[in-house]
Amino acid sequence: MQAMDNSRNSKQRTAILEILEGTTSHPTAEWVHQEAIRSIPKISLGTVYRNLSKLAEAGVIQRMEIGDGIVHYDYTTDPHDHFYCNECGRLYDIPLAYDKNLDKAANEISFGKIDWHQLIYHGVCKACLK
Amino acid sequence: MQAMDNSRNSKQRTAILEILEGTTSHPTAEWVHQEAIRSIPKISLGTVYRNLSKLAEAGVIQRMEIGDGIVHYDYTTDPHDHFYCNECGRLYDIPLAYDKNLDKAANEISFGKIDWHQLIYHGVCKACLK
DNA sequence: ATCAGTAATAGGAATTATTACTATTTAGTA
DNA sequence: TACTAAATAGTAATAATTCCTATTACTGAT
Repeated sequence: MQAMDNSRNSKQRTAILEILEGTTSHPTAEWVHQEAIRSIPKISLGTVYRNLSKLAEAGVIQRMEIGDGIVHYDYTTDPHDHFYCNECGRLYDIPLAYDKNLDKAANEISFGKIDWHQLIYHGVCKACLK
Repeated sequence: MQAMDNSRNSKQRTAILEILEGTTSHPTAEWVHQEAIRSIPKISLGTVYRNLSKLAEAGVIQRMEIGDGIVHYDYTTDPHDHFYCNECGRLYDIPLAYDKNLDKAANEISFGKIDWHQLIYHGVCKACLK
């Protein structure tokens, strides 16, 4: 687990980060809060929001809007693509390599300085197809 | 302008669609409402929200969340990629061809049925670089 | 043209996600 | 162990969006 510099490490922040680290789903603040309550019953929702924001700003986790109107968070070191099922609303990591060539190609048309891209596939997942 | 089937075409809905058609920006409901007021002073914000939702559901326009916490809409016939400037928050259409091969490749790993993808490049736009 | 039925609207209330505020607690340091 | 800034809990406030209801306006069949 990667901690933040220039800040204290409260047990709340540690717990939040561990929760994110321990799931492959892309949880919302609400979900993280529910999980966190199990180990720290009095942890407040505001604390969860504040920490998720700070951790995202520090680059330790990633903030993402996927289309359902709620902010999701993802614990990642590497960039990767996602698959959103518009039947059940689940968001999956997708085992496809992040393609740096896309960024390179996009930079060549000189619209500005492109750092990275976000690629979300949309469709219906296996579980929902049956 | 492409209208909706199976529904009436009120002057409000027509105006909203024309506004979207007449801009290359990717407006929010609030912005569309401000514009619409110029021709229909008493148009309500709720009407704008309702119509934008319906039009998006019907596939006439596209609903998009780009990362700023507000829903944006885009009048498009063709799918295309976007460029988000995280300095000024502007969202640009980017002159790169939509790559159907990405969908094809993604379908091959059989995670489900993938219909399309959303590709947003992130960086700093030309205007903000200076 | 008139009428009935239904879709859409205006206006405002309600909901949901998120942020801000404040008194109190706590982690890190000397 | 005591100090101090950072973090927290709890709650109030805000912002975006949806819901509700009475009214209006199409539509199409008589």
